[in-house]
This record gives sequence, C-alpha cells and structure tokens, in this order.
Amino acid sequence: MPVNLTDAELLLLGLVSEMPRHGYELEQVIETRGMREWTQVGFSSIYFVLGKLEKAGLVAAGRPRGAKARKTFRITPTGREVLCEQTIAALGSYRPTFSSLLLGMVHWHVLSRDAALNALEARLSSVAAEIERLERVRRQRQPMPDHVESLFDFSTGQLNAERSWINTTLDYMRAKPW
Amino acid sequence: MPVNLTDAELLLLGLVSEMPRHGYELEQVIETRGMREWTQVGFSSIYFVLGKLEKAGLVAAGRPRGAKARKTFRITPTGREVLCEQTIAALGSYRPTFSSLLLGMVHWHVLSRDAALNALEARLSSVAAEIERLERVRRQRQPMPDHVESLFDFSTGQLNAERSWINTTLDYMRAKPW
DNA sequence: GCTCATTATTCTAGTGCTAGAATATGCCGG
DNA sequence: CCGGCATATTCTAGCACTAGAATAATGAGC
Repeated sequence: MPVNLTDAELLLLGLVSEMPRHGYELEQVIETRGMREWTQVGFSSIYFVLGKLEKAGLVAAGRPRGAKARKTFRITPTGREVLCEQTIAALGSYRPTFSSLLLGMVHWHVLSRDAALNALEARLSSVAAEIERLERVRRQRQPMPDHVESLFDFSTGQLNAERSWINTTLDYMRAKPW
Repeated sequence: MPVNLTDAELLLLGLVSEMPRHGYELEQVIETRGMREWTQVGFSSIYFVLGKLEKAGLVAAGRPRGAKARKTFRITPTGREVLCEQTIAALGSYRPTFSSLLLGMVHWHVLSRDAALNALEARLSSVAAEIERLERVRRQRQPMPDHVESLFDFSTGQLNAERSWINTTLDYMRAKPW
C-alpha cells in the first residue's frame, strides 16, 4: 500500500516523531522555529491533520493521567516507517513550485515601465527583509544542530540568488529605454 | 472592494489578457510554454477558474459566429485593472513557500547516514535534470521576448543555488563520521 | 456519407485545507 | 472561591482545486 502524505501531514508526523506532543504544543514549535512562514499550516489544520494521521494509524493518541484537557500524540512503528520513506522521497526529488515572481513576470507586459520598476524595487526590499529575518532567528537560537544550521544556509542561498537576479534585472531595465 | 486572486486565477487572467482565448487553448499555452511544471493548474481547473473569473466580471465570454463548440474569453476593463494591481502585488513581495528540501531536512534525524546520502545524491541528479529541461525548452523557442528570457535566468539561478548547496552539504557529510 | 481521432466543454463527487466561532480546562491573584 | 487570562480542543461551514467520466462538435480521410 503506497502511502502518500501531504506536506502538512509529513511535517506534523515528523514533529511528533521527535517526542510525543499535543496539538497546542505543535503550534508553538512551528512558531518558535520560524517555520510558520514557509509551512503555511494554519492553526486549525493541526488538529485536523492530527486526526487524519491517527485514523491512518501513523500516530496514536493518549491522555496523560491527571490532564483532562490535553491529548498527546506519539508516533507508531508504522508511522516511523512511513516517515522515513516519505522523508527520503521529499529530499530525493526536486519539485518546481509556484513562485510569485514567476507568476508576476509572466504578466510583465501589462505593466508600465514605472510600475514594473517600482514593483521590483519593492521586492528587493522584501527579499532583503526576509534575509535579515532569517539572520535574526538564526542568532536567537544559539545551540543549533548542524542540519538546522544547514537549513538556514539553504534558504539564504536561495534568497541571495533571487536578490542578485533582481539587481541584474533592475540594472538592465534602467539602462534600456523600454 | 479589495479583490484577491488566487495563483491560478491570476495566471489565467493574464493569459486571457494577451488575447481572447478559449479553455482548450489555455491548456495548450500552459503546456507549450513549459509552465505545466510549476503552475500545477490541472486540466479540469481551467474551465472552473474561468467560470469564477466570469462571475466576478473580470473576463467576458462570447461564441465566435459559426463555432458552436467553442467559447472564447476576453478580459474586461475591470479585469485589466485587477490584473495590473495583482501583478504588482505578486512581483512586489517575497512569499516563502513549501520546499520539499526544507521539509525533508527538518526530519533529517530519522534517516541513517546512507539513506540521507542517497537521498541527497538523488536530489542532485533531479535538480540537474531540471536545469537541462529548462535549457531544452529555452533553446526550442528561439525568438523570445526579453522578459521571458529573463524568467529562465531566474529559474536556473535558483536551481544553481540549490545545486551548490547540495554539493557543499554532501562534501560535509562525507567528511564527517556522522 | 461514415468513421475516427482531435478538439472542446461540462458535470459529479470528491480531497485537503482553513477561518473563525464555540467550548472547556488550568491556574494565578485578589 | 471567583474573575480573568492562557492553555487546549472541537466543530461548522466553506473555499479552491481536482480526477475522471460523460458529452459533443469538428475535420480529415476513405
């Protein structure tokens, strides 16, 4: 039976695999690790997805004694197997995604020279801001395992590539009469 | 009334703005421009989205005389306004997205050294294949407007950044005992 | 005129996610 | 012990999209 997890499912399954956790906690983990921005897993989706994972037998729920208002989830052996397999699949192949820059550039022709220049300049500062945000998050959490450190390198690498593309394009546009 | 288009809506609205088109034609345009990969707009969504745009008054439908089985859509003045505004918005701000690499790296700890190495090596060839695919598409369509050419530069820039990150990480992993 | 592939559209029954409201518990200070 | 804030979960209604089947017109070749 070839299981296929969605992004949100894989994310939460992995976080539960680190240690048993309850819904609210997952919410906070996502927040404090600065993952809110790219995961786009909404608050109310967490319980929903957790429910699906439970039905699929990948996690099991239990109430710790003495706590009525808290249901903790832990990963099952099947869940761990699926997690491995799906992590390998996620890492193993590149999947092109919808970038707002790509989308905008396709419709380039509808913009006036000024509007286009302004928009790209705005993006430049937006990208710069994101690079700074990453730097801040990175400095905040000193003792990070190597692979998390590495993750930041990846994101900033992508952002820097985008930044230099924007700069090149802006130079080109400013030099050209339009 | 602050309109807010989804990615698919903005994409199709923009394509219709280039010239009046019908559903099937849009399907082909997406295919031949090599946009299928990153837009992830499914075949059946086109008519669906077109219907929504029509209801919203951003495009208008008409049947050309003599053609019974074909409904062409053209952009309305309102549609053009919204398109401009939304294109500026899309270009103007960076939006972090779900990358399968990010997702996989978060769950790094569940993999054995070998599994992790293999997965990253697989990704390396997947990324290389995508770079080649882009080169192929690019060469196929000789007379491209500057801004389309530029789009390819962007995509390959992102891919090259990813490739060099993977190489660095692989070197690091191979050197380390784990 | 008939056949068949291609072109072209519509419909149904889903999936996956989400906003936001409603609800309930835990705990601390007064 | 009570009010109020933080913690924690559930539910409803709905959005955006999608797979895939059904249907129909068009055109090219026999």
